[in-house]
Amino acid sequence: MPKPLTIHWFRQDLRLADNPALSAAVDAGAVMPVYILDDDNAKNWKLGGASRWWLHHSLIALNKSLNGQLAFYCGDAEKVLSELCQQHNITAVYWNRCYEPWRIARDTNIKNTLAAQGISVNSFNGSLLREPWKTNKDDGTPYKVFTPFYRKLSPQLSSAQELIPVPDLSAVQLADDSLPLDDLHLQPAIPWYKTIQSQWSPGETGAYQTLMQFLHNGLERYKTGRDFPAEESVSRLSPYLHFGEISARQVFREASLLADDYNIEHFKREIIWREFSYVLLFNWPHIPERAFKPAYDKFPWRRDEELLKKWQQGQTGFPLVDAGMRELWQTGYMHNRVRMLVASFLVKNLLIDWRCGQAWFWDCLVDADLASNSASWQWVAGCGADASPYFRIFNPTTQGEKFDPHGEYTKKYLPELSNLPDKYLYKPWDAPLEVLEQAGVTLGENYPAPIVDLKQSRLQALDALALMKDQADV
DNA sequence: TGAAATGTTGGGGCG
DNA sequence: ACGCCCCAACATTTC
Repeated sequence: MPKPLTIHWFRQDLRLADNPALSAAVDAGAVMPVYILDDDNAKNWKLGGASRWWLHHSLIALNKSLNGQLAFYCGDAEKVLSELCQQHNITAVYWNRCYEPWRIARDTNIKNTLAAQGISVNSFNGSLLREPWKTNKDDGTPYKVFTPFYRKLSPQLSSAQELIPVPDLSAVQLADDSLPLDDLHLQPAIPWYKTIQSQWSPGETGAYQTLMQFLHNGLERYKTGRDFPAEESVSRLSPYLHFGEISARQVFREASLLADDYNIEHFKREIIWREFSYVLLFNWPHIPERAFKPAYDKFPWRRDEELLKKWQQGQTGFPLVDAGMRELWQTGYMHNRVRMLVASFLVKNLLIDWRCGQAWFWDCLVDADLASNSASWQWVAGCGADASPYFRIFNPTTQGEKFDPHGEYTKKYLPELSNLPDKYLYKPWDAPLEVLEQAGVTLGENYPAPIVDLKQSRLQALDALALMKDQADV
């Protein structure tokens, strides 16, 4: 008797190794692997431009490792799957769980619909170290503060889990009505991604290479080095993790195999921040849209398209902010230290709604992830769970002098400042005219004059935020 | 995973 | 020798 035909629905698990749903599907029968671009259900959170570019190449890589047997579809996933099942006499569908609110809602519906058709639906955890509903406090409520969450979870994860090997893919089948990948229109018409392209290799192979490169180079001084954007001490695994080209379990296990030290400990801590973000999104599914602390939703954010645009384009006149924003635009990525700075600047110095920043990141980041992006923006803005206090305002000058003292990072993205001496790099407005002249910098011409006064905007933010807090308390 | 304001200490110049 | 001032360096507090 021939094995029954099953579907593995690839979503944010674009890999073959350590893929529990795929392996289970292979065990159960001959597998048809499918990918569905479901913009219909994503509403406000359709994939951004940079993510689409990444996905396009990730799907090419995955299809290649499946010998071209991956089928592509567009549209409402429920409709696509339902039709596929009927056409091909599918008996079972497999997937790894996603946690975005719209996906949870959609997948619940799909499960019910398929079950009503007599099809078994099997979902797995392919993405997180722990399911978010299994990490609650002893009193049954979810953690809202990272440190206790970390203390609870970390010891439970210390014994490295066994990984699932790549399954036998000899019985994989291509669905006959697959669209060509190009029909998903993931590649933009205007090739703005040229510079992004040179930086990354999407796909499972690239993911593992990135991990190994990091474990054997960057990790040895991770804890301190991770704060210096010019250093290559961060993992750059975020886009691979987001698309599931590598699993958090794989990352955690490989790190655990190394001799334990404070660098590895700290790296694992960051992986657990990712888990924490998912806990927040799972339990407070409104965090992409509204503040965790409701008082912030009444804050009179400034609506100023002009200022927002200058921030987006890296034309604020604050070199480290501008370098970060241009890194984002050119590479689809930004170093974490600089993300905190540009976010603090947008929210606290420009007093622009954190959701504007969140949306820009969503569109520009190759690692755009609903949980991490929302939780992190709310953290910086001060309106999140376990958030940064409202009075913590980064100073772009001080941050530059501390974390990129010789401008190796900053000047890479701001070549027009390449001849400015260290002393004035982060405050060109204070530089004597002859220094500027000698460096070939004319403020307001080839580099912007600062768009706000740091001191005054800081005080204004402190006032306004303190007032909001008062009114919330009353 | 902040920065500025304020407080404290101690060395050196100077009358 | 001493008090005084200045200020850097560091610590603490406040936003």
